[in-house]
Amino acid sequence: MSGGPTILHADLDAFYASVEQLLEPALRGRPIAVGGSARGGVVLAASYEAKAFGVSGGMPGWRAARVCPGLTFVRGHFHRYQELADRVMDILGDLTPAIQRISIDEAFLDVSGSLHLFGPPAHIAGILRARVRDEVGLPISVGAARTKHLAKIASQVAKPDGLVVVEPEDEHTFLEPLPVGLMWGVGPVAERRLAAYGIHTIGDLARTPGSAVERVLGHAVGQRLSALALNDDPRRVVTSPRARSVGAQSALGRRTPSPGLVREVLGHLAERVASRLRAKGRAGRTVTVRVRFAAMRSLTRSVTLAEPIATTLTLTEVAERLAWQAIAEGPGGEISLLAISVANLSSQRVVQLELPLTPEDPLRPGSVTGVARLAVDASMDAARRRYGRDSVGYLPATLRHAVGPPDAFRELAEREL
DNA sequence: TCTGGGGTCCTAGGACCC
DNA sequence: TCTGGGGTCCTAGGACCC
Repeated sequence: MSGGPTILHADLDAFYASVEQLLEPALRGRPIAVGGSARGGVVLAASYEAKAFGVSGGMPGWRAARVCPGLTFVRGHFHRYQELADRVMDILGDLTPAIQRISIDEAFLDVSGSLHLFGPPAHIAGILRARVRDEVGLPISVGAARTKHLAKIASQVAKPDGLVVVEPEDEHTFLEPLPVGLMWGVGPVAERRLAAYGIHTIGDLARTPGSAVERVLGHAVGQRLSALALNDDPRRVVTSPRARSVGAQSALGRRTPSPGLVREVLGHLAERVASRLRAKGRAGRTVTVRVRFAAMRSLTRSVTLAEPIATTLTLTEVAERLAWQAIAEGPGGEISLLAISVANLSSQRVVQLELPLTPEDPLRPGSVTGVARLAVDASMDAARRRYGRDSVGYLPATLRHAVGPPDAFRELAEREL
């Protein structure tokens, strides 16, 4: 281990929006929003010109149009995002093999083993930024420091299109005046709670006894944040672990929960989730369904099965039972979202799924029903591989394209199983 | 004019076991 | 007789991140 700022955090600036401006020069220098429209939907990403007006990701389109009158809404080129981000990651991989990709557009790098090849961290960061700009055409900000937490904060401070290197002797002065909201793990709720105690900066937090912070934020969060504020961050750069859950959800607008609607939507979601599981040879025991009602109030219901499942129809049936439980116990009225998640994952060889156990129970993966269902799934998976994801499915064609953002966007957010 | 979709981790109570 | 304590799993909810 080196004592220098050998951890880099590289973060593409306003990634989706920057890609759109790269692809369409007429959009450069202008406030744009990817996704949504002035009439509805949500903004997925905003260019820096739009952010200057207060537009941000997750904001409803109508509000974005109001705060930024000159805003241009563009449809996303979702397949290009993955391709361009992968090219950036390849460049990072040329600088060190020790990369931890956090999401489509950001990654940690440990360059301690690359110093003899490329020079000091600041120089490596310079190479990184220049290559991404020259070879891909995108702006990327980099923070370099001795720990991941510091590097991540440094990259946020460096934005847009900048580089901040925190030398070990400057760490305290660097952290002291920054707002607590910049820390990883401090969201709106924690920020508000801390503010109520007069804690606004990371320096304030560092001066507050750990026991007091734990009382305000709870044991785990308080302990972690206290340590980070005191600049104690032992985390290493590691290759990303396997996913612990797989899920899918669909916003519905406002719909009366009829049996037909619930079955159709859950069938669609179950198919997305189960086919991803099967593609990776995984299965899960715990099924969770979330139902959102009016006013964003939601209920979850879950069940843990005796055996892991990865079959579309079985998952649909389990999810239906849970959804009706939640609907029955909810506030009544219309529903606005359905979600399925499968956790407690294990690796599942197909041959195990086909072992006959108790033929009468379709929840048993090896049952006669289970084998038949697995065969149906296998042929659907094959057709999908050949003809594309939308070529076959349980969902009626009338509903398939009616709700939500394009599937290409969903795929971007999927984690490696 | 009303809010997307993919995840991780923590807490707290209860069941159950030894 | 009237009661300990630890560990693990399950369920529901919630904060947070990209």
